[in-house]
Amino acid sequence: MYAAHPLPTAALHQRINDWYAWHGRDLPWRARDAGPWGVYLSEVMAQQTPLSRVEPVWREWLQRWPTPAALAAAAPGDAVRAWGRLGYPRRALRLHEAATIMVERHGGAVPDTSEELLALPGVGAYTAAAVACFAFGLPEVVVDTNVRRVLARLIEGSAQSSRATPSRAESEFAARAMPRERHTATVWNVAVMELGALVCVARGPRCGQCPVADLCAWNLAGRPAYDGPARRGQTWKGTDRQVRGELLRRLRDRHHALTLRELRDAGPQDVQVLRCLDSLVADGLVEPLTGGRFQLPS
DNA sequence: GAAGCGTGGGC
DNA sequence: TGCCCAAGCTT
Repeated sequence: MYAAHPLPTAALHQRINDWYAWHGRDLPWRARDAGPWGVYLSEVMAQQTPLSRVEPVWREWLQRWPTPAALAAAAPGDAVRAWGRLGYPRRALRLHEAATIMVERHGGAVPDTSEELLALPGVGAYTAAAVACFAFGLPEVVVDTNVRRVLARLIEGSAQSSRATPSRAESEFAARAMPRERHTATVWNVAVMELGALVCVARGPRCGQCPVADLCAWNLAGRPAYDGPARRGQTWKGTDRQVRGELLRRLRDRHHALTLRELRDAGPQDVQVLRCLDSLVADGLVEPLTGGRFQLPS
């Protein structure tokens, strides 16, 4: 994949970066005063979560816990509760763990290299690169779902939007596709993401507004439909996922420990509710108390 | 590499 | 209405 395709030229870099200068959103974590901690929080919250839902929670967290030390001093259950309905609540727990590590090993600061960032819980290749780039101005290779889709269409001419982890070929191509100059490269990272988020969207791309539509291999090929293997949709109704969500919702909404009797209606079958409760305890999202009661971790 | 992990909006 | 999708990570 990508091997036979030409790299973006400096002119193409310029067009996308210029488009971003005009059309990029003023997201709060893009403000100069957001700081590395603000950027870090935003990147974790945005994992698999629409930004419109992230923004209010991000403001709340930053006001309540303006530094890693402030979050580390809180109970993990407070983080889980303040996470609200963002989804994947293990992220809240990992943010709390990461804040603790920042205090213990990094002087209370967000580490400023992708290697150290990658070592934090809940931080993978994307988040490490994004924080290094957006918080510290390092020209890391940022590859998220938007970047993958834009490059696949623009360069390769394919409609593929696989949900798997980026392949080695994709990451290597993304690296070669970046501008060489450092500042241009850091803008490019956010600009391509933004293009994917606003124009080159998964369904119903707005090619009429795209600054590089005339160069886009996919557009020039007539925007062929995806023809790869079918992607497996996530099942939801009746899954452990749903029941875990219902259990946590109950524990978030009530500010005291709950009994099994109060939790059993989280799912249709007691055996499933118990299994999910066990898995939540194993994940550290729920704390069992004596007397068969449960609460968010203290 | 695949599967599991939340939640809700849009088409 | 149901399905797809959203700044992924971990096991």
